[in-house]
Amino acid sequence: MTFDPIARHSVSDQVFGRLRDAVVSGRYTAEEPLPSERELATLFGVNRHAVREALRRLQQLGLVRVSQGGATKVLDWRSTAGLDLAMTLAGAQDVLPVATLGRDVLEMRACIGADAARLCALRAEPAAREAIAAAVEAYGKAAPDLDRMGAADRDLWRRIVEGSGNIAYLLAFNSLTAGTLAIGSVPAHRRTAELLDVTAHRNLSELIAAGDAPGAEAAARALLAVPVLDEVRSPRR
Amino acid sequence: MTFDPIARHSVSDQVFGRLRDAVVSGRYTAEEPLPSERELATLFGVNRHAVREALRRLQQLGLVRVSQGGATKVLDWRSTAGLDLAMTLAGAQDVLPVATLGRDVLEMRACIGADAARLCALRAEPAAREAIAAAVEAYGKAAPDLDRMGAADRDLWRRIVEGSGNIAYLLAFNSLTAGTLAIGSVPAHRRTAELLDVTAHRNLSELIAAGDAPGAEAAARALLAVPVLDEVRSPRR
DNA sequence: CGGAGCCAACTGGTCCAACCAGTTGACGGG
DNA sequence: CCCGTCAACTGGTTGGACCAGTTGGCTCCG
Repeated sequence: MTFDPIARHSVSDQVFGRLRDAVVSGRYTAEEPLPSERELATLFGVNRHAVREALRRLQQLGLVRVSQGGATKVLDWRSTAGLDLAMTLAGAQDVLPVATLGRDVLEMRACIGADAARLCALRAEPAAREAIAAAVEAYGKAAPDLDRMGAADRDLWRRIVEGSGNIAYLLAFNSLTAGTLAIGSVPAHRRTAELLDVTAHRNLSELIAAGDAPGAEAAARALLAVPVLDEVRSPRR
Repeated sequence: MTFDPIARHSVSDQVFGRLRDAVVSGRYTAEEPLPSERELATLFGVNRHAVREALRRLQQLGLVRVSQGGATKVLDWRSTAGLDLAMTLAGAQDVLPVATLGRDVLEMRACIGADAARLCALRAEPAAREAIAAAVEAYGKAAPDLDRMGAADRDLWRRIVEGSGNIAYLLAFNSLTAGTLAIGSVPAHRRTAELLDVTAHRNLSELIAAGDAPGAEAAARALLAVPVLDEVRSPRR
């Protein structure tokens, strides 16, 4: 039995979480004004600065638009929020009016992973290719411990994405893997088959090392293919 | 001649920008502590609260890790920052130690656009398909005004991504198009050929309407292909 | 001399209170 | 009826005080 560190949420973190959930869940319609900072402060029973810090974060996520003198307006997050919004929605899936987020993340992972493998085979430096080979090696040695294999798998993919030389892919990879959401929280059994396939991973690494771009792309696509059998749903639904 | 609204940056915005540039440009190494909030406040000549708001935003971007009692540490943004970081790097490309960001964004756009078109052809609702057809229509009517065509093009792609039913793609699309960076700031001549190809757009729309997933994917991929001739560079380099 | 414990001096977190600076809308005079 | 004025909002900024957790040196005991 291991103990996870106790999560300590500061006041402004909690305010942020509440407001984020309220906005994402659709409690406010687009362009609807949020209560004033002073009002929110009294409602939550906290200081106005805490509310302000939370609002700044919401603003940066693209959930609200604040303007001096005028009220803070709620935005339509479907058209203004960035991918990092998914990062912050860790345990808040109850609120999200979207049941397919898990599947969506897997689809995006497959799409980007395949193209990253292609680009990596195309233009990775020799050092990067060696790093990938080493990562595959470590991955093989981690078997059959699923936790360690998962970590090694993430590490391997990170190196592939790095090897692609595409910063946007790298940042998107971070967005997808960060947060408890994303790949980590996907039911383990769905990824078991993928994780146990050491041979396929080794094959992918060799294709990249050989510079076979189409082959690497195909191998990555096969490895990351999203199962279509059961829907991915929040466990608490 | 049109006048753009004057950008008014609040104090905490400017502090945020300075600190973000400092971190992203590599002035601090990973795990290196940032000056204390009080120190930064005196350095910038602003109140501590403004510094705090800026730091919270940096924290959310994944650029720093703050912990009560301990110093605020700088993180390695290449492994912790999300895709939204690209959004905020609008005019700050001078600082970024990455010359390929423009190309990278285009590559990612092509990758996601193609898969979104595929999924859209696969599972979009009839209403969504009609919306796409209407968007193509509006796009055709916007010719030959490049600005209007660009806007109509973005609108069309938004509807395609929406039709794919993949929230992650939608958020990533927002991240890629938001900010002055991204597609908007790519030198116009690189996109002219793509924008003028009304026939290809119409073709893509029809493939989606017909539910031809492989065809739609191929058409989208051809339309969004990244030219390999010249490197995309920041204009000021 | 080595180690355990304490404590001062940091760090960030929160609060209060006041004032500045824009926006909005109602109200009154032309 | 229109237009300027102005009060009553909104967010933006400041100063200062105190709470809370971390860190590292320093003392004291073994």
